[in-house]
Amino acid sequence: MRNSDLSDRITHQLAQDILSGTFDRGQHIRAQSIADRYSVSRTPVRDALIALETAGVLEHKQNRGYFVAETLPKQAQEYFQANQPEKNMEYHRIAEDWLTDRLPEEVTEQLLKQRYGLTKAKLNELLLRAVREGWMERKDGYGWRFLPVAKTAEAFDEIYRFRMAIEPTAMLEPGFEINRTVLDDQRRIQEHMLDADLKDVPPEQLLRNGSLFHEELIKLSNNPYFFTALQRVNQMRRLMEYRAEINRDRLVNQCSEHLEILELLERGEIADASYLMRRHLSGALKRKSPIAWNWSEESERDLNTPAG
Amino acid sequence: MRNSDLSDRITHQLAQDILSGTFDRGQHIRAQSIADRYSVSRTPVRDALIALETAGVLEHKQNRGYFVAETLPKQAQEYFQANQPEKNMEYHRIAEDWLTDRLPEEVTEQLLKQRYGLTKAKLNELLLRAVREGWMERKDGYGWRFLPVAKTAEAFDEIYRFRMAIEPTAMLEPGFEINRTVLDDQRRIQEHMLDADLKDVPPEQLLRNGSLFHEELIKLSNNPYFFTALQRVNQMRRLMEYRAEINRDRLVNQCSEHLEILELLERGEIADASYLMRRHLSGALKRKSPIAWNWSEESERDLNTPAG
DNA sequence: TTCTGTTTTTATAAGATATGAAATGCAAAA
DNA sequence: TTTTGCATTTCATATCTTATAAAAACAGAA
Repeated sequence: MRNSDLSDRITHQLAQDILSGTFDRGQHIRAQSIADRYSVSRTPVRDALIALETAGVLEHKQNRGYFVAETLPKQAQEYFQANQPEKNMEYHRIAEDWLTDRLPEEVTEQLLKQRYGLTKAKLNELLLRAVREGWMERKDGYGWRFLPVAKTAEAFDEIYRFRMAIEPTAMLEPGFEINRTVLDDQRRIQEHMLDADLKDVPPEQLLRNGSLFHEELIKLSNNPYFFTALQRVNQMRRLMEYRAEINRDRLVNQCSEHLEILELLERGEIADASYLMRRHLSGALKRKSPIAWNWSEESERDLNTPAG
Repeated sequence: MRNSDLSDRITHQLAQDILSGTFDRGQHIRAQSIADRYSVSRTPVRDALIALETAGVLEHKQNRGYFVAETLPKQAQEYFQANQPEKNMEYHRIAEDWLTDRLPEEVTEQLLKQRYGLTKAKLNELLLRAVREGWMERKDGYGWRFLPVAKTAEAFDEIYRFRMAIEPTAMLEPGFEINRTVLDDQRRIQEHMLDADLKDVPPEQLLRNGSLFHEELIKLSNNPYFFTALQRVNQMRRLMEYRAEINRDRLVNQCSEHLEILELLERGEIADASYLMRRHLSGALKRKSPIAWNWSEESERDLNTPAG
């Protein structure tokens, strides 16, 4: 059995899917169906299946394939939660180094390769992502340039004002269509966050759920340009929030607002939902966001009224 | 003297700058200042200077450098207009092949390299751009996926509705600031288009001027997220319009509307300008765009009322 | 000093080969 | 039939070398 990045990722994703009950106990897991699900070939899926058998999540029957174990091992849940394959560690390290001015504005590929111990291909992948997410660009000659975005507290406001322009409007798109499944999923997630002891949920998860909520809703507009625009600024935002601390009280408030929006949508009151979305975003803009900055004294003071 | 892609591009750009009167006759062109202007080193600039001396645009004095020629050669203007170094021919070919279904939805790098005769590095650069412009993505395993955007007439509408959400709003941003220079430049360009015999202006230029107008205006908002979002959809739109024909009558109408918007801005009536911008875009959405599609019978019928 | 002209150094591109990983084809089992 | 398990093919990365382009350093002219 091999153990590539890809099969590792599939292992974990599949584990999550199984442990969260997407498949029934004892159900036959067909290799091809999993391959289709993640749009890869059966080869890395196979490796993942073997890994999951070793972990006791699956059972193997010769020439019949893999089946969900009747009794899932107790520790599996935590194991797969904790050991998420941190893809692109270096990506975040570079982003952070740039945000904290530990990298000059212009760098050569050479420098990055050496400093972060990257191969050509890894570096390419990383630069590709940074370009896509809008904070790096190729210079005309040699070298790359970091773009001066998302470094300041001001950028945070700019992103929120941009979101105020697109998110409520997206709901009024002619193609907007309410999808019960999506709404139900999101309600479940938001309610879970309110119920659970927030201390137990890792902060990345909390942030991811927040972005997910907004992205899933904007998708309902069926206008992909709204969706990709939001995705883009969210990725940018996440670069900043990577270092941020979360104010749990405000998060609770945020979740309840999300639930209110969902409720309106479920009742088909789209215009009201759009309006509430605008208010929701404007609230976050007015320093009520659950995120506290900690990379510079100034911006922290700037963004936070004393905790209350 | 060498002749790289980069020095060619600088040669042409510098030629344009000189011929359009950015520099005075006889003015000393300092190598470093040009290098700074294009943020490259003096090496490719030097090659460009030599090329421009050969072309008769510059004059060289030993140990003193290059100077704008007192009499610019007559044919230079046309020469540099016509011989724009078409960067990334292959990029447009691939885009076009995808838009016309001559490429499958998923491709390997191998396929692209062979079919378009690309080296690894060229391909990388190209994919980087396609990812940035939002119409390709890397698959998890091997291969790349074309995204189903901008292929249909519907996509055109979606882009316009997205622009209606951001462009008028951007004008109402707190950071919005009127910049006379920008407004004057744009007015000159738009008036020039109205004055000139439109048959003489290459269609790419016309389209570029249109995008430029909107992008320069949205920049005034001083919120980079609005600007990059517009840039992104414009790039997407250009992929489509690359194959389109232009309706000159509608273009005239479009230019006058642009001028009206500029006028309002010059008078500081921003709210009115914002409103007019919304109407302007909504007009384009209602099949009054100066662009006619010609890649499929259906979409052409769909988008065009009979020419009148 | 400032800027040019030239040299030196460094950075990326290109091409070849070896290796490893993913996709695909196919026989055999269910 | 469908699906597995394995074999084969294809694709892409890693690494090295050479070539070439760009950046940086520097001497000397203005």
